[in-house]
Amino acid sequence: MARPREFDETAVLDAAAQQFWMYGYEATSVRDLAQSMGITGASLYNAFGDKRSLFRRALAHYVETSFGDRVGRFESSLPPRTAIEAFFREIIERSIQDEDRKGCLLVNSALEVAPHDPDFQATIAEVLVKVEAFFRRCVEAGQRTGEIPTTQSAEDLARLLLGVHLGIRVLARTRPERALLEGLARPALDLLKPS
Amino acid sequence: MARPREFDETAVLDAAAQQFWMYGYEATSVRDLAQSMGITGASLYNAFGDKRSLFRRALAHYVETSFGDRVGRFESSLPPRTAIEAFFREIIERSIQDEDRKGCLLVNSALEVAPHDPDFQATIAEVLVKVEAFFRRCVEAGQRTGEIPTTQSAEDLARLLLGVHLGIRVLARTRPERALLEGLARPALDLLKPS
DNA sequence: GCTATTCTATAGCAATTGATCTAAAACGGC
DNA sequence: GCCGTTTTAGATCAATTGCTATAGAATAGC
Repeated sequence: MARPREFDETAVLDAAAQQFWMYGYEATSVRDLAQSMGITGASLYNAFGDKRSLFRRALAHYVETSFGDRVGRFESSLPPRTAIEAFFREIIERSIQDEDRKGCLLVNSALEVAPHDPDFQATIAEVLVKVEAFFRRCVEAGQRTGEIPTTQSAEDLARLLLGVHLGIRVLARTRPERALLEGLARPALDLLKPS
Repeated sequence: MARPREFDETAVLDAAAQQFWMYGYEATSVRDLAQSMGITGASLYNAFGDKRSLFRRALAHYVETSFGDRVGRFESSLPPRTAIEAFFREIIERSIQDEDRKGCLLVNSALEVAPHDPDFQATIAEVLVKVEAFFRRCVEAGQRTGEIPTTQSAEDLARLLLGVHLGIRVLARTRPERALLEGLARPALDLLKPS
């Protein structure tokens, strides 16, 4: 029918997410985006509508390839408690190696975008519920097999792990010190071990 | 010598902090600031230099009246573990009652401003160290009197509490639900009780 | 009352913002 | 090869950004 698009949508979404991730929503200009995506402003607006819509797409893309992928890799192939430990180990490792201190786009957005935008608020809250649900499934499975104690409810333990996870993401942007992040996670992870 | 200033510096800093707190650094314009502070743009620049310097002052003012005040009230008058519990109770209570979901200006700034600005990075990291130190003093005091178990080191427990605190601040901006925030803190606080 | 100094107010600066318009280029179906 | 559609590219829009210049108002010291 007509001229086909010249760019790969996944690739340009990746580039857009990278920009938003690095500088935040407000501080990223449409020109920055277009340049890093390798397309012109007109093409950007043509393909994605406006800056907000592009951000929505980029965030969804990020969540899928970041959190979704991680859960997929760990939950199916590791014992529950090990999956949780692997989850935290990977996040801490990446946080320390990330020289740009970008943190996590989802967490960054939860603070910068969500509070002012009911639409993003719902979207981001949904993902955080999914993170919590992942922890909860692991804890419940571990409690059933007996490798995680039942002293605390699975509900509260999942909430704690969610909170510790968010805390790590915040600290990683200002104090990405291995001893700090690992020391932070240690007491929480020890809570999952049989006494 | 000359004409004296017509505004109260503390009052206008309060107003400025409120704006930055509500909308973040980037999304707050100098005009917004001037209007909410009740002064003109020229006066603002005359008195505070530029937007960045004003933000620095407003943030320092916020930390002093917010975190500093809280620590002062609790640490001197309460037993160590009770002080920690009171600290979390107050933060959770304020988070739930805050209809604007402003969260904490320091934490917001740790994600929005610190990563791109070495100067703020150092300042904010310093405050986070002070929060950690407050928790650590409490834990160590509690461990000496025996009201807090020594199963985990005071160092790690303080780190955990710092992380849980930051996690609450993040969650409060997107999911300010009492059951979630209290459930998050519960296992961490229980870790401080003698078994 | 005068002067020197510092405040305030208005207007305006250049630069950047998100977004659009026009026109040329590229493709698929016939 | 041609037509209709959709992509591109570059220029440009009005609005807003952080900031400043200029002028007038108010005060303390003499």
